Amino acid sequence: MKNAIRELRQAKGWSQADLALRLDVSRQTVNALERGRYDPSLPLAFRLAGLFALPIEQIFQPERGD
Amino acid sequence: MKNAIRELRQAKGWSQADLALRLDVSRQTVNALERGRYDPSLPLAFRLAGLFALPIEQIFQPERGD
DNA sequence: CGACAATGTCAAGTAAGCTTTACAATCCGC
DNA sequence: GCGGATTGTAAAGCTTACTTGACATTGTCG
Repeated sequence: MKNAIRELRQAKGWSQADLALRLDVSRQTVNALERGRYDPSLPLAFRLAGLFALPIEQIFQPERGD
Repeated sequence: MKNAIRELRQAKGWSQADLALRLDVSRQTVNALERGRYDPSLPLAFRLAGLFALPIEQIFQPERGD
């Protein structure tokens, strides 16, 4: 699962810690998501979508075979 | 997190086992999702959206406070 | 009623998502 | 080059998302 979190975050001029605060997760979680270490839970995906005012499908793209 | 899985599944005339097969998860997982015992992973949410040809936001609705 | 499909549920196990703490590496402005 | 902010990473631990296997309950239809 690919995602555009880093790009969206940087477009807002936020640090990972800033984003973490707004999402109510740890900074390490934001870092792990951006680096693709794992996928967010569905509720967290919704929070991201809400924050960036984008549909989930526009932030996350299932990789082929998924 | 509320979801419309049961309604969508029944509209297709599928049993929980049928849907489980198509999603590549166990029947118990489909049952648990329909009964709201937990939320699906993001990849599984994408598979559901693909199957029913609907955006994720139309299948899942974050409850107030989420 | 009896059989069989569909659904609900429990227990025990594994894997994934997330936390805290802590420290190393990088980047930048002074 | 130093200091502070940002990012990367690791370990240990907890919770949630799944699994298989088994069994109880609830249809429904001859």
